[in-house]
Amino acid sequence: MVCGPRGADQEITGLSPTAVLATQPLSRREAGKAERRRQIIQAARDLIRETGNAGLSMRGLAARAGVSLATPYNLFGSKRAIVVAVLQDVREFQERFSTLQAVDPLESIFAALDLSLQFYVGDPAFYRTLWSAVFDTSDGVRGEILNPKRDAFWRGLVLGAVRSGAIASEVDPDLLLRHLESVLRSVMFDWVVGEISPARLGAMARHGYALILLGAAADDWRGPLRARVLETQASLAAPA
Amino acid sequence: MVCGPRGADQEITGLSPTAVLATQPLSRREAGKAERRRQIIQAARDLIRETGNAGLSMRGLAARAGVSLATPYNLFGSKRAIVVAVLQDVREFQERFSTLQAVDPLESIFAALDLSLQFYVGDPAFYRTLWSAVFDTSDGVRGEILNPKRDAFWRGLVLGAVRSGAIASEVDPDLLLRHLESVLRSVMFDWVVGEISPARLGAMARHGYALILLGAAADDWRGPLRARVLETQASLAAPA
DNA sequence: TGGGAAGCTTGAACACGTTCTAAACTCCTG
DNA sequence: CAGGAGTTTAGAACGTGTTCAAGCTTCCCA
Repeated sequence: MVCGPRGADQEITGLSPTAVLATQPLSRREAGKAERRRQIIQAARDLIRETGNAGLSMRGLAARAGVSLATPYNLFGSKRAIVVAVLQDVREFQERFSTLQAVDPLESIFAALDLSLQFYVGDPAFYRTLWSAVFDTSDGVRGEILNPKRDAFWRGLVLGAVRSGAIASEVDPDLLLRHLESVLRSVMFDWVVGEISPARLGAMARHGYALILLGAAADDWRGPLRARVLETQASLAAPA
Repeated sequence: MVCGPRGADQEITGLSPTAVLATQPLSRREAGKAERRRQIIQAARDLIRETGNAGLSMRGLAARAGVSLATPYNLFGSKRAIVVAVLQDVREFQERFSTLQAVDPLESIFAALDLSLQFYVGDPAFYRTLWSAVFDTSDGVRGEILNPKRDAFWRGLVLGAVRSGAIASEVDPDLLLRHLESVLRSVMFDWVVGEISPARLGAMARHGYALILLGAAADDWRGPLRARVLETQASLAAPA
């Protein structure tokens, strides 16, 4: 059996600290706990930024956060849970994404993809560590790995494409979304293990998105998608 | 820097022991080494089969293989490299796959997919451990994770589909293959972390394959593929 | 056929994630 | 304010993957 934190607060495990703070009265004891949680996440983020995953030891983290070694285990349960908490706490996406507006519903999917990838490769040391945690299979800390708001955003994009008639109505949008995500995951995995350059990463992801969307597209929209497949294919052909 | 084994035999690292044995003269020292390598892989396979990854400790493995703790590190470099070696050593695929022959080139791709999945879910304790190693990002042991023969087999299937005209000639077969593999990887990942039942696993993979192939298909072949997409979609609709 | 040199094995050791115990501390309740 | 419940703390300890210095075995060349 995989165990969560040992305290009495399992129900809020994994929520970002601000979300906890937002939920009202919060006895003084709980407030102290939330504060410690915040310190730990903060220290973890700093350590990852400075040294990557290699420099993130539980002893060092505890020292940096000003708590004892056992405390992070009481509050989060495991090292991985802490990294996941850091991942969930990244909410800059929301702001960036809110500014993107495209007339073409398919265009906005590709724009969001580009934005995401720019985000990740723009801070490699940081996001390599975070994505490594995503691919970690060692324990059962999985629920809500990716920001729920972020998921909702993507789902909105796909549903928009369906509504606009770009995607055939017979295709299940959630399955389509899932396959798109699997392309992203796959590409990010290659990036994490260093098997793909940032340049190819973008082209590869776009190619996969275009191919899957082409499979799901309504007839009228197949032309531009096919063009996009060929275009990304060409950009991938140059460097062997 | 990630280091491989420290000995002078980096060039044969990762090759299966039988492949090493096949390369002739083999001084007495090399023979002993190959023998030890074989014993270690054998012991690892047995331990994984008996207890899963949890029971596979380096000390236990060394004891079982009748060598000292440091020896596996000298011969393989890391624990992960040993699991990868076990993975490469599984060559039953070849035999099973050689028996599959379908007239329809797309049909044979789906048949191969089913065969693969049956293989994995048929021995969950074993293959969950092995696939976990595939998703492990902790070190740089990556080259040729999957059996090269297996890759060649899949590539042959895709190229066959292209030659037969089922796949549009403008689509790059290698990119197509890669996206198909990313669907498989993604689905296997969900299986490893326990987020998908064996039943849904197959349907999900087929759906992804069908969608991608539909995107890449020549016009004449889009009908049956679209039917397959809808069919797998229906089978996924039942259990929420 | 010896002797030097390489390479391998070995047991000890390190750093890590994680858990445990007991003591100290902090907060809530009456 | 007193008591008691709930948490953090320090410290030690366990098992893990991995590495190191030292000794032993095997090879190769004179």
